[in-house]
Amino acid sequence: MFSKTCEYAIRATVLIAMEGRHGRRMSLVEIARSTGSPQAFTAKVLQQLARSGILDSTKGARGGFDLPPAKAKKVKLNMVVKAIDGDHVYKGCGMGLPQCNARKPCPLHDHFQQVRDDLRHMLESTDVHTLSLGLERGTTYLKR
Amino acid sequence: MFSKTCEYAIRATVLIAMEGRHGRRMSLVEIARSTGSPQAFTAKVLQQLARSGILDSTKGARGGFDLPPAKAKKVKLNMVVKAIDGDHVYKGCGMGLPQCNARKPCPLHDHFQQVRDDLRHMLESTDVHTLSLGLERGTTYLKR
DNA sequence: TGGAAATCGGACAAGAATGTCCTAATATTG
DNA sequence: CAATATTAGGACATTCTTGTCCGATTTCCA
Repeated sequence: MFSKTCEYAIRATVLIAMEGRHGRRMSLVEIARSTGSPQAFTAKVLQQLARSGILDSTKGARGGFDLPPAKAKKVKLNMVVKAIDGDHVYKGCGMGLPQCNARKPCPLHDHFQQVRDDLRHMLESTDVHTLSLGLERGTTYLKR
Repeated sequence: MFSKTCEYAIRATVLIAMEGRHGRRMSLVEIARSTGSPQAFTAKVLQQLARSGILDSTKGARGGFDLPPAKAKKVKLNMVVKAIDGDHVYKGCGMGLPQCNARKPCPLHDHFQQVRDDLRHMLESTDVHTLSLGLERGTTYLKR
């Protein structure tokens, strides 16, 4: 569904949001460890998220990544997905046609419509702050 | 959503089903041309589908691939997807956790549930024969 | 003010997905 | 039976994704 890179991005963002609730900032090392993601690669992903304005990053000693609650409430999943994978997932054609729309639909177009709309709606209405709550309560998990 | 390979597979299968309605068999060359897919690669995809029992293939001159209507009605999209991509799309975890289930869910698990169920249901209830009808009527298309 | 701790970013490496090419096998047809 | 048309399948090539490494830069702190 999403690229592996995007999965790392989502995991990291939710985790950082959880720490952000306590005003804490996380280092790359902690993030990679807690999400079970390869460190160097995660660094790239975090950079992308920071450049996209989704995360705040601070360089230098005691630096790291953070996402304060106020901001986390405004960061919807679709922003993360879009920053990494683009919006192809919930906009592109299920059969891969470059131009597929209501006027010239692929055979799957109508059947896919609802699924895609559902997905898009879910991604647009789910914010990172909400997702971080379960993590904190211990009712959801980031590593197997 | 699906791999490119899987997209080719779906396109080809629907096309072949359309021809199958007239008792016709299609050659690789025709299939690749009509779906706008690379020929040699499409050959591999068709082989996979034939080996999976989704298509019937005939070797030799006047050979090709075919899918008679009776069979096309029984071939659901999920079979094609499963044969090529596996069932990861509508079974795997949205955040990529190897073990994610109701007992130990990822933060997205519940939010994803509905989308995945929708997708699974759509794939399981849509058969290739039905999809081929629109193509034949000219209300749906396989190439941009 | 210098060393340590951290992100940034570019270059490179490994692996997976996609795509091509060639030969073998098989069936049809003249 | 020979020539031709076609799928089967292995080996290889290319491109994209995923992943590593290293030096530069920035910031903190003793």
